[in-house]
Amino acid sequence: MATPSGSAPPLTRPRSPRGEGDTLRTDLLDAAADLIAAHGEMDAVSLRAVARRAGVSATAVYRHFDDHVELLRAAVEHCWSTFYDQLRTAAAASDDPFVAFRSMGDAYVAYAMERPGQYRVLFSDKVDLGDGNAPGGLAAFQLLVDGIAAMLDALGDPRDPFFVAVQVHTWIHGMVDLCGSHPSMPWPETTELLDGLSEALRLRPTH
Amino acid sequence: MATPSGSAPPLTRPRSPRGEGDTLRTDLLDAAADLIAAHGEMDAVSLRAVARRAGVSATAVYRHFDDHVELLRAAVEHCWSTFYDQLRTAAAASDDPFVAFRSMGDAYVAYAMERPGQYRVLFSDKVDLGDGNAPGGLAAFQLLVDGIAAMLDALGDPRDPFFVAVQVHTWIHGMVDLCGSHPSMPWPETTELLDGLSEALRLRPTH
DNA sequence: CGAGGTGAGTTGACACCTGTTAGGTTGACG
DNA sequence: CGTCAACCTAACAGGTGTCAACTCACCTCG
Repeated sequence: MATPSGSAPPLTRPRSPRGEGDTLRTDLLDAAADLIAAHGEMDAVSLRAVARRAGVSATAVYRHFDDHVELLRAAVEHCWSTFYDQLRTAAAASDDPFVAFRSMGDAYVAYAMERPGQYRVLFSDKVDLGDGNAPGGLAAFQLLVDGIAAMLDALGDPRDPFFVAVQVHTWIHGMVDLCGSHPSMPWPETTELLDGLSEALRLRPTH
Repeated sequence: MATPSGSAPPLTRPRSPRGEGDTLRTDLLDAAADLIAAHGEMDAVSLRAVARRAGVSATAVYRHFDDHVELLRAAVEHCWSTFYDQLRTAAAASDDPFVAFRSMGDAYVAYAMERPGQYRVLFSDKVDLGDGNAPGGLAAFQLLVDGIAAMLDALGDPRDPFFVAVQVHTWIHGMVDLCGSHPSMPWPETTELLDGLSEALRLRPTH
């Protein structure tokens, strides 16, 4: 081992220069996101583990966050914002509401597949880090409601966009969460399931 | 405090008589199920916590389980079997496949609502306790496939029962998991969502 | 140029919790 | 009296969040 006696952490990472102490803050958030990605559970993201991964001593965290739970809260919001960005660019991919909807669905599934840990923490964890959890989540859901409203408008369909959005979201969430949690089951292809969703909910262009 | 110096656990629970050492085994499984229910995460179910809740010293666990993970595995299978029983009696509630189906849906949602912790661990946790996880889960899913096959039969519907069962299960799972994880959101009533599911998937009796 | 202040981070220690092992203790039965 | 099931105590090596006090390099001021 390189460490003296098997217990001291390496402490790589150079000290930030004078004015830029905030760079460690974002490094810690990235490190926390990595740990979330790796374990898919908030309990595994200990303060010390985050500091270790950032190459910094545990107490350095206290310079940037009051507390362990505030570190976690900031890390979760960090994940929400990257998810929101991904969904927003997908929503803006086309003027055709049906194409944009499908694009959002693909982006949603892609996020869940590529970052299962983050997805799990965002959508399927009690998180419970106090106050109004997940403003980023609400913003993302609003994107979905708007997209569905545009489709229903184009179809002359009188259904409530919010209710349909709940249907769509719960269904998609069930798909990715269940497939992700039980990968040994013989699941159908996700594209097939997404097609089935559009069809069952009658969210296809009239042709 | 009653404890000598604030640290020793009480150790209630009388010693089992000669032949009946297995009673502690089931007590430990119940205690583990309680902890799963309380925290909804497997990480919170430490060997010591289970022993504490059963009123027994930590090392007593080793008389009945090889290991911490084997304790957890047995506890999860314990939960699966109670879930399966609940679903099976619901499925047998009526000869009318449509009534039986709705009964199963209600039972599923009821289990998820009444025991959110267990539900979460069963359906939405990586668990990953080795080998073929959750034989109880497969049995329960088969109940759903059979019920749906009966309905499609009655409808003369040529769809694949397995595929429809996946659709139903993913959707219901998404509903209960999302509603359970984010209780502050203004969700519609679950009965309304269940009705929407039956309607969207055209699983209603012709009238 | 030297003195001091301060931002950025470190060491060391605390009290507590974890899984696991080794070696008791208790008490009923043969 | 001995045996043996059922359990216990003590201890280990490691992990955790958090506090108090320290270092070290840079920046400014006189």
